[in-house]
Amino acid sequence: MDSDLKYIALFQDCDSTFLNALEAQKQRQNHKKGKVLFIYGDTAERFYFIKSGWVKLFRETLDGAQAVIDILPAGNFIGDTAIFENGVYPYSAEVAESAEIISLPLSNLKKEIENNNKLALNMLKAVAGYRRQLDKEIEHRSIQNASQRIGCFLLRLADQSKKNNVIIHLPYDKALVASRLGMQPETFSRALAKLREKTGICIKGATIEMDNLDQLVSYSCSACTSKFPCEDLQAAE
Amino acid sequence: MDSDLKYIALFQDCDSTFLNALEAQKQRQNHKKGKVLFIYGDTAERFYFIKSGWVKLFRETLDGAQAVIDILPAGNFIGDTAIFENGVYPYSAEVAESAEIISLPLSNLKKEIENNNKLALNMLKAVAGYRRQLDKEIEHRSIQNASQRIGCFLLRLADQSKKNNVIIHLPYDKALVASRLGMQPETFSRALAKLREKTGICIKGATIEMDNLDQLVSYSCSACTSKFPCEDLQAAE
DNA sequence: CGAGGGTTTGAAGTGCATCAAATAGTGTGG
DNA sequence: CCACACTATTTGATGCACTTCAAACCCTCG
Repeated sequence: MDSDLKYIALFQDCDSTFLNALEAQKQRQNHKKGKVLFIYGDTAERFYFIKSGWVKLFRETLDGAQAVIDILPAGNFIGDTAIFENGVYPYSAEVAESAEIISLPLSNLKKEIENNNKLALNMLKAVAGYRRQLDKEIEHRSIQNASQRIGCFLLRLADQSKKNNVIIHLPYDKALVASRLGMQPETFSRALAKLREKTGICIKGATIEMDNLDQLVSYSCSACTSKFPCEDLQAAE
Repeated sequence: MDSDLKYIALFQDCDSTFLNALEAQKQRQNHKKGKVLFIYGDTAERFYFIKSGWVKLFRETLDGAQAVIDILPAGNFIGDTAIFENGVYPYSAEVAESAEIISLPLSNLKKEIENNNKLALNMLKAVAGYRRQLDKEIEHRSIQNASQRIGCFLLRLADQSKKNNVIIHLPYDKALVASRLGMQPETFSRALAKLREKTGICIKGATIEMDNLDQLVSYSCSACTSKFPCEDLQAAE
């Protein structure tokens, strides 16, 4: 089975009765860039799982300005929290980079979390993690400048196993990266050039070579409240 | 009983065994402005409930810059999500305006949510709401200017039952409001003056009279993705 | 009344946005 | 495989919003 629900972390502790019912209602689709999954304020019937690709979450003002909330990679759920929002999607979602999307009925999820405590806890853990990610985002936008935010973004793309000669590829358009980081495309372009001057990274189109991560870390992470491999908080001993 | 746990929304569906155990471990304290409840990264033994007053959540960089995450009023829990952060507080907390704080052991909560589905769901709902609040915050900071953010803040303070002659009192220092809104105190002062010019509000120290809410709404909410009484999302019919 | 913190005002600087135009990159049909 | 059209990205010039540093003012409270 190419997309078995039981391998998804959220459903780890669900029994087969639930999973089979869900499976029966599952839809799997390949979407190209630009495909709108749902619109802010729509009545939410289904929620989505990103199997591959990237999805942009955003909202728009009346005069067309767009606020990008996040751009999510594979492994994330979208629209699941509509359960707690009067059954209405709290943002719009659009495919940012060709994606394989699984859609599932919200009603099943809603019913199941009311009975399956393990599922509720898994979801609680996921939402708590997401909340933390967002409050970090607020922090970044208030104390890091444009170049530092880009550096931080690159560091998060680079899996921190290697220290040197890390090569990464921007996962989506530079203009989208810019909006993800809360800046204009022009600012992104200039700030990336500034980052190159400051840290010696090498930019070839969407490919970026980072010879010396330490330099990037000391430039970007100095204006941040957590130390470098910043993903997980460890208990102080 | 002056501070009965069973009247707190989160514990609505908890049985008395749990509540009594919790009650036995409860501590109630009156703290003055400036009192630090806990520090980012500390091992989390207890979580806190704000019975009255205001509490500032923040983190600091090595060079002393402070990122204010939020400033919470009565009715909120603090530090509860440390459960999902390896038992470590994900932010520091300091009393912003004299507060009555109840502290409770995290271990009890942790154990109980693993068995009590209703409690887990209540908590899930709260965290999901909080997440939504944060993503709105990101939106505000990216598309509203300083004056509009202040206007939005004032509107949220004013309970929207009345349309005219609303009088509010800033709940904490202007400098703190500024940091809550992601700006400098000087910018706050100037932006508030600009807001007065644009909307005809009347400012006397920390007291603000708003004769005509509509004017404030049309000034502030035009650069926002949700319509005015913006707290709750309603299902489209 | 005077000390000290909170708040406002002034002057100057900085970073990012904006508008406009040039350049690079990508896909298409001939 | 090349020329064209179209989009993505960069570069330039300028403006504005917010910050910064400094000083004045105000308010409260001993």
